[in-house]
Amino acid sequence: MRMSKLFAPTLREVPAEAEVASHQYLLRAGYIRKTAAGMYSYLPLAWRVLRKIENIVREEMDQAGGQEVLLPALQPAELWRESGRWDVYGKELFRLQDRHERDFCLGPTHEEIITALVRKEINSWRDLPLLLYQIQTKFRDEIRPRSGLIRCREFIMKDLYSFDRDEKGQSVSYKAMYKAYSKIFTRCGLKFKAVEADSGAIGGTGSHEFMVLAETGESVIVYCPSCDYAANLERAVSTPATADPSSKVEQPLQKVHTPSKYSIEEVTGFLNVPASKLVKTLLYRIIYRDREELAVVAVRGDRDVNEIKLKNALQALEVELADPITVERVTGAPVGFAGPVDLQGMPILADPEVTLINNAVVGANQHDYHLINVSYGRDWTATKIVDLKNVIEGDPCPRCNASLKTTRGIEVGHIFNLGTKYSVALKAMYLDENGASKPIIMGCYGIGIPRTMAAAVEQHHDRDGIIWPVSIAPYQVSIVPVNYNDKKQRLLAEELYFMLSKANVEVVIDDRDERAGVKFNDADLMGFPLRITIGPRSLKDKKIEIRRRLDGMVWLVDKEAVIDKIQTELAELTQQ
RNA sequence: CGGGGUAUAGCUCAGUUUGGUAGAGCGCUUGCUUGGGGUGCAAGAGGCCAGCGGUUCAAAUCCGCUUACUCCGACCA
Repeated sequence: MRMSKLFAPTLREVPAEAEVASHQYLLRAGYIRKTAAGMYSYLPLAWRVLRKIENIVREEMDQAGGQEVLLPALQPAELWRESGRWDVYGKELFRLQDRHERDFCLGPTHEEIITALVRKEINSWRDLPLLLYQIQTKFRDEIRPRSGLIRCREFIMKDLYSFDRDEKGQSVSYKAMYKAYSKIFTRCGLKFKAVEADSGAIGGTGSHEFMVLAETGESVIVYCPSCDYAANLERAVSTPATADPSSKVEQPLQKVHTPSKYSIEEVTGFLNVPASKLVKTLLYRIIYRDREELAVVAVRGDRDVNEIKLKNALQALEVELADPITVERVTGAPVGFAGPVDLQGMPILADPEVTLINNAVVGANQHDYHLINVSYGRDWTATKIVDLKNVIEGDPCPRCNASLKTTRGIEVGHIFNLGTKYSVALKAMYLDENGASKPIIMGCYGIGIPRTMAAAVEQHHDRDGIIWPVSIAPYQVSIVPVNYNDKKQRLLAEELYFMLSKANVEVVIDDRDERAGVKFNDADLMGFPLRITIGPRSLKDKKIEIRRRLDGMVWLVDKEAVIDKIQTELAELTQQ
């Protein structure tokens, strides 16, 4: 490719809209342009990167037994009504109507379509397992698109769906995908972690998210430094405490005046007790498909409720904190003075930790009063005791009790056992060896392609721009003649361009009438792994100068050795 | 959904407080110059000041509404 022809308009300044590194550099280096919030146009360089990622994905999917298909992006509402998701999916689903006012949606995912396809064609256990995948554009009306390519409303995704006879077969498919995903992200040059993820109300053998480690990631990951335990925050647990280490002597319940002490900090400061002695009592609105109710949630004062855990514990559609008026109506006190003692008429969910506190402090359900020396069992009991808290750094690992750590990540892949949720709803059945009709066991396995590209930039950049892993670089080498108008430089540059192209090295030549500095900066910004510089310096010694983007390492080699050296270095970089 | 911010040239931004008919840097065009990390000089082109409606002799500027973009929060008692 000739830089004089390449459609990659670079920007000298950081566009005001870009916050994170991947967004800034992809814009500045001329890879992407925004069309609207959460919608991007991919320019030639980005498209090359995306296709490379796609091809790695494709190879590994094929390797794992997948077959590629292409499915409609525009989907009829009937199928979504059949699966029940037309009503459940909510605002995130892009809905539209055709000229006859029939309902459609733009597919955010393809379970319905593929299950409907498979149910018609698969009848026998002999047809299973079946692994089908597609790489195509999906649509989600995200609450808040953000961080450039990381959270978009329109994005390319690979989804593979597995169809198996039974749990055992499903587990084989799942493991094959787990392995394929590990290979894919390794090949893309990414540092990642597979973490246990929340599998929601569906249950099943589980779910893993593949997280590219990056400070700008949206998800918090909990992991153990000494064993292989890793989970996202919604899923992470720690070894439950068995007892309150403090004094066990049970004191009589007592009401104390705590004027205007609303927050945990105010109460702990006023009563001079640690936050771990408090029971944080929260009133939640629990929304089910057909009804709504209130529930009391209790965690230790130094803990936070994880609403996903709460939602799962109650099998609810949605949970949200009750508004202050409701709190006052139900507890009889303003927000800040709620407590589980004598709070009736609704379920009380308690995290196991709160039941262990000796002589706890709780709100008295009365303005400006708290209760002290509260004892679980004696003074109150929970309807349900269940893990509801966010794990924090330092909690003991549930497997080996080492101190857990947290970090952030970008979720680039998610694998999921669907069980029979869709096959039952959409009647995708098969006949087993005994002639019995059974629902197919399904799994789905997604990878966000543009997000993977963005994650790679988050992980591989410096002040000057992107530093692509070789496997996904749009071009591997750029040739920069310091002065293209100089005949000697031009001829040599063109010769090398020809030689490398012929040797199947993906190469760009900067044939623009620009200053050396401009070309160097553009090459650095765009992130090509290697650069060949041609100028009077190296020409004088009849050597070719090869520079590594990663660290600025420079080699001077003979012309005859260039291809060899380039290939060696590319291989070397790929290894790392 | 709630809250904040922003909207002026292709990009980054001044100008708005105190109304008087539009600016800088970069980019772009042309010519010369220079040629190893965004060269220097000169001459140009380029704006319905997001949109709509008010106030006024006069609005980028004041007031109201709308739209778009962006950040924060998704309420932790």
